[in-house]
Amino acid sequence: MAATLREVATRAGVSPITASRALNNRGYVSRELRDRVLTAATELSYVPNAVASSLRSRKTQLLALLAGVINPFWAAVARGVEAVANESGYSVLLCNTDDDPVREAGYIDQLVRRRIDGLIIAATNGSAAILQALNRQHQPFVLIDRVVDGVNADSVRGDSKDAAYRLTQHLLTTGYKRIGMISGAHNVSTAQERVAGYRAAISEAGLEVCDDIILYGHYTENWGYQAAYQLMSRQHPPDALFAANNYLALGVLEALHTLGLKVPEDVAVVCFDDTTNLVSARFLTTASQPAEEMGRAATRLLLERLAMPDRPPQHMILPIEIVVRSSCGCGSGTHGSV
Amino acid sequence: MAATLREVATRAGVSPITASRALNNRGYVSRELRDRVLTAATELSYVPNAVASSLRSRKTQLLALLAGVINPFWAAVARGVEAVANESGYSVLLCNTDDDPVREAGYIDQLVRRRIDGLIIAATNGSAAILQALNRQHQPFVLIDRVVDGVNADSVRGDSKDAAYRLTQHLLTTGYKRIGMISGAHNVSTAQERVAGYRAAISEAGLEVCDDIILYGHYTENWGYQAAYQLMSRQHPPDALFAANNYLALGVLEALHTLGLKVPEDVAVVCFDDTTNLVSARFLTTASQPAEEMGRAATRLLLERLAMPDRPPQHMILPIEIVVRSSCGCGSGTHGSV
DNA sequence: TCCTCGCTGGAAAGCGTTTTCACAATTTCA
DNA sequence: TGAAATTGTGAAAACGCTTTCCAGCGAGGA
Repeated sequence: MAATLREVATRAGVSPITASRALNNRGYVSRELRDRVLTAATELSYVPNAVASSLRSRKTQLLALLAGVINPFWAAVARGVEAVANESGYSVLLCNTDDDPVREAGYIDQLVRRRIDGLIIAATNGSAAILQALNRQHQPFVLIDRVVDGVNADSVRGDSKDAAYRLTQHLLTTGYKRIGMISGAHNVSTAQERVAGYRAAISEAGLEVCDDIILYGHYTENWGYQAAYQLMSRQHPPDALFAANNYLALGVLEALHTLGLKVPEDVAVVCFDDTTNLVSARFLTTASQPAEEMGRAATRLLLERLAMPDRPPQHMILPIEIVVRSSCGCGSGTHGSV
Repeated sequence: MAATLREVATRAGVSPITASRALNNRGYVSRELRDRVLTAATELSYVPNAVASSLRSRKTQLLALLAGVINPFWAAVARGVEAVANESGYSVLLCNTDDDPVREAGYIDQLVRRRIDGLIIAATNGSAAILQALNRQHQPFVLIDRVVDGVNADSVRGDSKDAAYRLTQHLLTTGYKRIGMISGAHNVSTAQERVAGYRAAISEAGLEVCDDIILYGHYTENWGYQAAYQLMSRQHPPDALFAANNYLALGVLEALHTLGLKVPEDVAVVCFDDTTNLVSARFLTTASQPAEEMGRAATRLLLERLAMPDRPPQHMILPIEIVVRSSCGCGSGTHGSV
């Protein structure tokens, strides 16, 4: 049971090094010896010991994605990460941080002890210190979706500001004048950028930005519900709502349902992130982020970083597509795409 | 950078073994030496190398959960697994198999190479051979949610048959007579058990089981849509639908919406798995599985297996709660619980 | 007094690979 | 034709930790 490389080598009548080279298809091994080794390995049902290999080679061939993984958006990101990683012989650990800095720190500690080759992190606010420590330890990592102030690292994210700008512009063009903004936390970069795009579009249209209909909270369904309920219960409610994330949008829809308001007749709704796998939200006009491509890009960046530790940090900003459906009440059909 | 245990020991003026004992809180070390070691470790910002540790101790302190992780049910299971594992000093790898046997086999191979201590597997149909191979290699694993024919291993699952029986009984008691059953794949044990419970309830009520309104497919939204659409388009459509899984239920609801049918006025709907985090499905009467507890139980079983490799396999069957809401049209309120 | 026994510590030997380093034999190139 | 590059193999060491074995010491019991 559990044959070792040495045993395989002995059986094949070669040295362990030759056996290693044959099995890993690396270095020079004659066809004959290679075959002998492979046969011996099969006969002994040899399973290479990745732990020993990692110890000696100082490489674990292991990457990790730290994010709030249980969410359609992150699921797609994870798919992209795995695809690229597997192509290059890496495995991926999925770590669900629930956007909790404590969980995040715990995972990072674990992973560093295990000598993981690289990390892809959707950083929670306030984890700057941990990330800086990673930099000091020369532990390669890539930021995804969100950037963190004071942390110098490769990053991949969607062009939130531009997409928010265009989404808002679309609402304004369609005729809405008072657009409520339901955003995430102040100190999450995507929340800031989406509000910035929203503001830019309104200002540019010659309208005034009402700060009191911009609500910051968290990217949760619950906050979406509360914020929408509150906004729509005011004396002068908005005629449109901008949910800065898909889960917020679900909460918004539920609040509107509770209040007996119809979309888009009573109020228009647009949001960020794709919602096609959320049945109740399929009619939403949305800024659809290229989630899988973000995962792919981040992984490529990480692999490049492993190969070139001293390269200056790269920052990728991917374009976001606006998908117009019926929730914005514009005339362009229920399933068009701009 | 990257201080080793040996360096810590030298700085503390002790042998590496003593340093190891001090850091791991194991064996006899005097208070004084322990403090010296801990101080030295801090000063050198020592990070233990788990790879080296694993190689020598032949333990990785690593478990994995293989399942279609991207789903509220499995997310809850994963939470339970992580909780118990972390308590005992284990980390957990989440592996999303998409219920694809090929992906599953790939992951298992990877994990065994990495000398993972134990696996928790939601086996896809037809992976019996792989699991038997694991048994031959003495690789500990636990089956979760589903059992597999011909595989002898610890297992944890919900009492699907009983819950399906009670759910069906509830519909019959409420007055429905013709209940369409939309199930998963034939060779998935949960699908079989849920149909069995459904049959039992109908027979016991003195009614005849109509095989032509029992539809097998897959646990996907898409199949739920197709099956419901087909059933409700017949000349004598059912007056109630039983979706054997939460994703099926989403598809069912969408099909009914497309057909312009209202729940429960036109047709009642019940389903398996909790749906509270799926906005459009919160009113469904459902058999709510104790997902997190399943994860906890499976992990406990796995840890016990690691400690007692020769213990005969244990099989746990957890009770499932029926949560009555409004989709079954019974009088007991919209949010009651039985 | 002798002998166990609980405590404290170290020396040496690996765990199973891969990384040097070394050495031939063969081929390629100017 | 000689030198350099390419191809093919192995010996020995090393990766960083823990296991195993052993030894000293004081206390308590026979």
